Amino acid sequence: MTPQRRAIVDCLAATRVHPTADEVFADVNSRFPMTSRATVYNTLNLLLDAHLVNIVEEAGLKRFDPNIEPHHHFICSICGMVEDIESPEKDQLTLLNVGNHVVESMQITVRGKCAACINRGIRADG
Amino acid sequence: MTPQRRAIVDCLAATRVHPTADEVFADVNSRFPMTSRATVYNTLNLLLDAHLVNIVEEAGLKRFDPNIEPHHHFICSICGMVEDIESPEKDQLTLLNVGNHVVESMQITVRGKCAACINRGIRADG
DNA sequence: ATCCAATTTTAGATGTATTCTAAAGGCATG
DNA sequence: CATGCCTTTAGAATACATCTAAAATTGGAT
Repeated sequence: MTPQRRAIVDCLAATRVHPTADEVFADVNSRFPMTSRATVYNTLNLLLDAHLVNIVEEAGLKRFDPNIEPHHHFICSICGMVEDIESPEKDQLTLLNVGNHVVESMQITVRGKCAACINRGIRADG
Repeated sequence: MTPQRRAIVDCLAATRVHPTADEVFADVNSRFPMTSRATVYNTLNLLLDAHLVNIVEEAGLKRFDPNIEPHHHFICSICGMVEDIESPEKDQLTLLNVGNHVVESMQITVRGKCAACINRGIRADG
C-alpha cells in the first residue's frame, strides 16, 4: 500500500459521483502532483480484480463505484450523472431464469432526467 | 437510402448477436468491399438518433441492438455474449421512484455464464 | 440526356480513453 | 551496502470513435 494507492482508494471512498479514471487521476494529482495515469489505471484494475470496486459503463466512459453491495443505478440522460439506488423495491427482484445460462447477478439501470437538470430546464424556460 | 446504408440496416436486422460497429463494418465490407468505417459509424449514429436501434455497452464496447422494444439483456461474463431476454417476468417491473428524478425507462442486466461457455468448461475439465 | 445543388461516401487525420513498455525508484532483507 | 522484488513514471502504443475535406452519387429541373 503506497501513498498513491491510498490516495486513489481514499478518493473513491470519499465520493458518491462514480468518477471516471481521469477524474480519479485529477483528484489524486491535486495531492500527489507527480502521479501518473498508469498508476491510477493499474490501481483501479487491481481494485476491480479484487472485487473492491465495481464499474458502470455509460456513454463510452467507465465509471468506478466503491459500493460493492448489490445495488442499482439511476443515470441522467442529460448530464450523465450516475446515482446509486438504495430502494427497498430492489429486493423484490428475484433472479430470473434465462435459457440454459447460469445467472449470477441482476442489476437494474433506471434512466431519466435528474432533479438538477429538470430545475435547470425550468429556469431556462421561465 | 444508399446501398451501404441498406447493407448496414440488413446486417443489424439479420443478426441477434448485438454486433459492435467494427463487426458491422466487417460484415458490410464482405459485400461492399470499399465501404469505410466512417460510413458505418455515421449510419449507426443516424439510426441511433432516429431511435431505430439501441446501444448496449459492455467491456468498453458499444454493441448495437435492432430490437427497440423495451427488453432486457443477459451478458456472459466469460465470452461477453449479449442476448435479449424476452421473459414474461420483465413486465412485472413497474417504474421505481428515484428521489426527485423523472424516470423514463428501466432495464435489467442479467450477468452469468452462458450455456456455451458452461459446456466448454465441462468438456475442458473432463 | 445534361446540369446543378444537396447529400453521402471515402481515406486518412485526429481525438479520446486505455494499456503497454522500459527505465528509474523504493523498500525490505541478507 | 548490495540484492531482488515490486511500484511508479513518462511516454509510446493501441483501440475505438469521430472529424475533415475532397470525390462521388443522388434526384430534380431543364
